[in-house]
Order: sequence, then C-alpha cells, then structure tokens
Amino acid sequence: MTAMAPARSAPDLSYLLDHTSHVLRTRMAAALAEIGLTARMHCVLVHALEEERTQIQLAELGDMDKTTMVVTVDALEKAGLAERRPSSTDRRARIIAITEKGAEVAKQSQAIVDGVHQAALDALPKDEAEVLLRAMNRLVTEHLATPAEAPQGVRRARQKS
Amino acid sequence: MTAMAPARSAPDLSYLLDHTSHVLRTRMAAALAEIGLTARMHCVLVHALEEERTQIQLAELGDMDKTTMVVTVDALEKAGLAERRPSSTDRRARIIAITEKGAEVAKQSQAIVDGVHQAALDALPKDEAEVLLRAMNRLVTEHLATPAEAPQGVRRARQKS
DNA sequence: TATTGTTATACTCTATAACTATA
DNA sequence: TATAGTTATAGAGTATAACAATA
Repeated sequence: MTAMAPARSAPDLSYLLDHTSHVLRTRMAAALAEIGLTARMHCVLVHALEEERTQIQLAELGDMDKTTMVVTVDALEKAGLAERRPSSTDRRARIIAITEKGAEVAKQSQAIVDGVHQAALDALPKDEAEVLLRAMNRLVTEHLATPAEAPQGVRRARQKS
Repeated sequence: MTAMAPARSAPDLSYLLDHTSHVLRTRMAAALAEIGLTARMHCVLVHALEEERTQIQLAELGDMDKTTMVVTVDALEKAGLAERRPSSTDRRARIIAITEKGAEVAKQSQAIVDGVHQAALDALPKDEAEVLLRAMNRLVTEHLATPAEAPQGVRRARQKS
C-alpha cells in the first residue's frame, strides 16, 4: 500500500519505510534463495553458531514463534545444515548444533546479507548513508522502539472441535 | 524477524527498515482505528477525493489487487463515506464518489496520518530528519525502486473443483 | 477479444490450542 | 505447577479463477 500523504502534508514516512523495507526484503530473499536459504534459516544459522542455544532461545533472538522455529529447524536439518541435540542440562530442551556444512553455508549467507546491505548503502552519498544509519538507529531505540497494540485485529481463541 | 547481521558485518539495514516500518504501521493502524478507518480506507478516501476515479484506478494508486479494492470500497460504503456511481463514459466502471461525511473523515484521517509521521520526524534532530528523508527518497527512486522477483514462492494455479 | 467489477475460494503465513515429556 | 518442543489447525490476509456485463 502506498501514498498516505498528498500535497501539503508531512512527508510520507510510511511509504518510504514500507517500500524500502519491502524491496530490500525481496532482494534478500532472492539472494539467499540462490543458496537454498530463507532469511529465517540464515538468522537461526548465525545465532546458533555464536553459542549453544536452544530452540526457544533462538526463537526469541529471531523474534519468531516457537512453532515457526520448529519448521525452520526442520528445514535446516533436512538440508543437513543443523542438528537437534539433547541438552545436557535440560532433557526437555534441544540444542541446535550447526554442522560443518552449516557453518560453511552461514559464512556464505552472511556475505550475501552484507553484500545486499552494503549495496544499498553504497547507493547513497557517504554522508547521507552515515546520517541515515544514525537516524534509523535512533528511531529504533527511541520513538519507534515498541509497536502499538493491535486495534481490532484481536486473534480469537480457536473453537473447540 | 530480526538481526541479519552479527558483529563485523555491514549495518543491519534490514532490521532497521523492517522494525521501523512495522512499528510505524501499528501506530498508524491504531490511530486510524480510532475513527473507524484502516490505512487502505484512508488511502482510497484521499485519492478518490482528488478527482473522479474508478475502482481500478484507485487500486493501482494504492497498489492493491482489484479484489482487495472491492472489500475496501464495501467498507467505505457501509460506513457511509463513499458511494459507487456508474461512470458516464464506461458502463462497466464505477466511479467512487466520496460523501460529505467521507470528505470530513478524510480531513481528520489526513491529520492523523500527518501527526503520526510528524511525531516520528520530530523525535530526530532536525538535520538528521532532513537527511533521513533525502536518503530514503533517493533509495525509493533509485537503488530500492523495484522489488526483486519472488524466488520460489510462485503461487500455483488453484485446482478446479 | 479484452476489461471492469464481483463472487467464491484456495493458498500462505502465522498464532493458538492441546499434547508429551520433562522440570 | 510451569516450560520445551511438537502437532494440528484456525484465522487473517490476499491472490487466483471464473463469471457477467460491457467495451
């Protein structure tokens, strides 16, 4: 959706943010798809490499639901990039261990991600890119840190079958 | 989803754009919901007010599917903000005419939209806000103008029932 | 034949609920 | 009792197909 603001209005920040984030997301998806990854898979791969983490911990880091995590880990396992290992301290939990192949793919995917990001920043004058990042970081940590409550779209509890 | 970039990487533009656009979208939805509008309804309202436009033209302007347009116009009609009128030049097409009440609501909703945008920009130092807008406009018109093709997510044709 | 608007429906995504096994 | 992970499925959003009227 576009164009929240006609003439004589405040600049249409909604459009600017929505459009750029959408286009960048499609670029990223397309670039990662070339090595068989989704953005979520890359995200889990990278965080699981940093240290031993359970599915729940990885879900929180990637801001996903634990059920979404299940399918993401399923995909990583199926591709031979990760394995579920029982935690030595909690028999309920699974540590997501990255395989050797997974580590290699993670290196590639990180290069891809960095490349897509850098290409966008390089398309700007250096000083603009710098200020853009500073301003965006400020918004993310301050005024636009937390989402508003959903207005009417409250998800109803599902019916008992 | 968050955190495409760990240490030693290019700045995580994906996260910055996704997070800010998501939060701003929830703010906008919540603010517009107070007068019974969705962002789409506001968008159609404003564009239909500018000049006589058909549903298809409005759909293109708002980057929606024509079927999404149908439900949006349904909602506007039900709320008494717009009416479908037969086009005088093409008997297939419907002109979306905004009612008096619709015009008034559009004025309010535009003020709401501007307020949400301005509040975000006011949260930044003036020079940062200026450069942010310049940089975002540059990205939107240049490097991040057009989405990449969807990689695998090709929608299959539906089965004949 | 192509296009506007409509209805109906299928697809994708994600969250909810319910469950098992542990804690 | 609460939590980690799993399965199954409901709900929201949206695109596709088919259609009627008209171009």
